[in-house]
Amino acid sequence: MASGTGPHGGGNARPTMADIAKELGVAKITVSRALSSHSTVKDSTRKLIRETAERMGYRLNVSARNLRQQRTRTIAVVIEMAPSHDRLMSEPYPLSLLGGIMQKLTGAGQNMVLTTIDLFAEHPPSTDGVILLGQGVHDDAAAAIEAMGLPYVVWGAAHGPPERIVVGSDNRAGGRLAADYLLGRGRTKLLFLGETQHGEVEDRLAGFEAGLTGSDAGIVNRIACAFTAAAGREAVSRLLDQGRMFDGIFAANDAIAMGAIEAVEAHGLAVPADVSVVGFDDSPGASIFSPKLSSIRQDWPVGGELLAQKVLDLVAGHTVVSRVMPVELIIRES
Amino acid sequence: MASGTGPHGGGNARPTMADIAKELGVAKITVSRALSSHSTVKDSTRKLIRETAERMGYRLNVSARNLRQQRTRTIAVVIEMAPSHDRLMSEPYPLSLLGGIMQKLTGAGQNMVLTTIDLFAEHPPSTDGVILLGQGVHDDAAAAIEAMGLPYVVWGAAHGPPERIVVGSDNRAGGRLAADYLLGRGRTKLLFLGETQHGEVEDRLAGFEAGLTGSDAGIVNRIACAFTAAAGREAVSRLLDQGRMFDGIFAANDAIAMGAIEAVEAHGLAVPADVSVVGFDDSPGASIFSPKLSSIRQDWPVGGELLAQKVLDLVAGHTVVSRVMPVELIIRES
DNA sequence: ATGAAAGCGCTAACAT
DNA sequence: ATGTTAGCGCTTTCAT
Repeated sequence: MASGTGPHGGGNARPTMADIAKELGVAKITVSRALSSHSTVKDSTRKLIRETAERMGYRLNVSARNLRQQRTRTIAVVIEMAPSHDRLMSEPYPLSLLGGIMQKLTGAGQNMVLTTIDLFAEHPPSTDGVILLGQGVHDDAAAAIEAMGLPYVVWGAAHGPPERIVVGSDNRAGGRLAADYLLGRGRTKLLFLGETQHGEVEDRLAGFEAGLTGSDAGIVNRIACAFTAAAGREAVSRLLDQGRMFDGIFAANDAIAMGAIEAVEAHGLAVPADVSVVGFDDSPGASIFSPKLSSIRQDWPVGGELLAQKVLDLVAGHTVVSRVMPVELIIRES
Repeated sequence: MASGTGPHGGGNARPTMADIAKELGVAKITVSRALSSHSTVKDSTRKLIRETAERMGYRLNVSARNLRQQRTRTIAVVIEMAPSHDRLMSEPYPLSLLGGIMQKLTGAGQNMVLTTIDLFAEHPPSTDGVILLGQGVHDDAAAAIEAMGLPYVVWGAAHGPPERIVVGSDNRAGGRLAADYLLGRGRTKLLFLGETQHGEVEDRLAGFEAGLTGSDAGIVNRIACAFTAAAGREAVSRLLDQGRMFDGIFAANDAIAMGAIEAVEAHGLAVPADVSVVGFDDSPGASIFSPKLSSIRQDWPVGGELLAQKVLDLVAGHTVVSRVMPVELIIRES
């Protein structure tokens, strides 16, 4: 290992701007200016300095610059816990949300540090702002971030203090669309599957209920249920074992919906013949599941871009407002 | 906006250790020691300093500490491009690989900055080491990282210089397992779908070919094909339109396999009755696709943990070796 | 167009 | 158990 210029560092200490300056007999500030193409530096000196820096293997010390400039060009993305394999596609927030954030940040020359709420509190990275994905039960996470005094924005439901900047989908409208879908199929005994401690799910249920008022349909059961296929399967299985009947299901996400469908079929019922099911997110699996899943689509990439844009605006000192994004009913077979 | 303690900072400049020290009439090094629970500080002073820091709203300036300590407790994870929505589950590398990395880094108190190769080169973040996901065509990415002189490890195939630390699955063995699977079903006219410019795919094909030698089966077509369902669908569709026949497919990942199956069925053939198909990755969609997809499983989370552990070991100056991880054939319906 | 001085906020090293 | 000094590497400010 570490033979010559292996995968490790060079071995010798890195040269600094002072080293380059000494080598060339100029002031280190001139080196700084030449390398950052900042001020008026004679073309010939700039060229000379750049070549010398290259030859000596110079690398900018980012920590030093960050300290001097009092900014880091870095935004923290805080998730509530590490994504794990058994949560299908890492629900509730998929990679495409991260992708949207990343695309916008990258385009603005900003780095993105991905961290959990615990790590962020314990070993805070150096960042100019924070994007928080999900506000946690009882607002814990948002409160913790708020306490750090950094500009921040949140993905989720707008249940917090009004000055908090939130980007999220119109979950109430999504719930209403789900109600329309099931009502349109003549379903009357409905099941809601989802954890309403989760603000977004709470809104979905509220919209769902609102969409049912005035109809002859009603919710026969509300089951708290994690964002996984296993949880959906188990919840529905238990109900059917107890002889409870229903003919429509609104699941808080697609994974739950898939699990629910499996349980329904395992009990000898058919989807959509006996039970109609609508999920949420229109995740990649929805269109390849059998039956193809009807779902409420959220536009994750755009949501991510909005989050990134807004936190950058906050960092720049601009005025920023919250944003509710439209959702869309995708009708398939279920 | 910015009214009182809104989502923005406090307003006034942040207090520093010097401010706390002045307030209490102690030296700032004592404040430093008290807050980092480092050296021997009297319990009463520690308590006093902590309370004062809390009261004054003190936050550690991480850039300053990073500069002073010459380390950042941060590892960069470099991906070749931003994840996008049309690449199903963001192939070729899924979130669960990131999850494994994150879990290990988080546990070690390290932050993780996620970046693309371009951004990393243009605005290097301050990091102690690098995890590179994929080596890029012609090793471009690995070479760029190498030039930065930071400790780094790579996910992928071990096709680079021998001193490079690589963690990856045993793609050759995976290819052999795929051959076994198709041979065991009596298939003889085989199709390979995948981009062999990609080192891992190259190994999968090599193993596949090795597994076929001595049998009466052979590869009738090798189609270069991106890691998407659309690419798989199009490739197979074109072949069938041309009247080319085959009875077995090995696809470089599951998305390709699903697209291929859709094309096969669209042409009036059945899977697995007429054509057997085996994919790679055992991605979450494989088990919900219809027919359920047989696939070669990689253990992404463990791979991620290994990558993180190895880069941390490198940073710590320890000796580190490459690692090839076993793969497993998951037999389902296809 | 270039330079000199100063200092960002923190902690290692060496006192006391 | 606490303090003094110095300096990490860079860029801002004010000369020249």
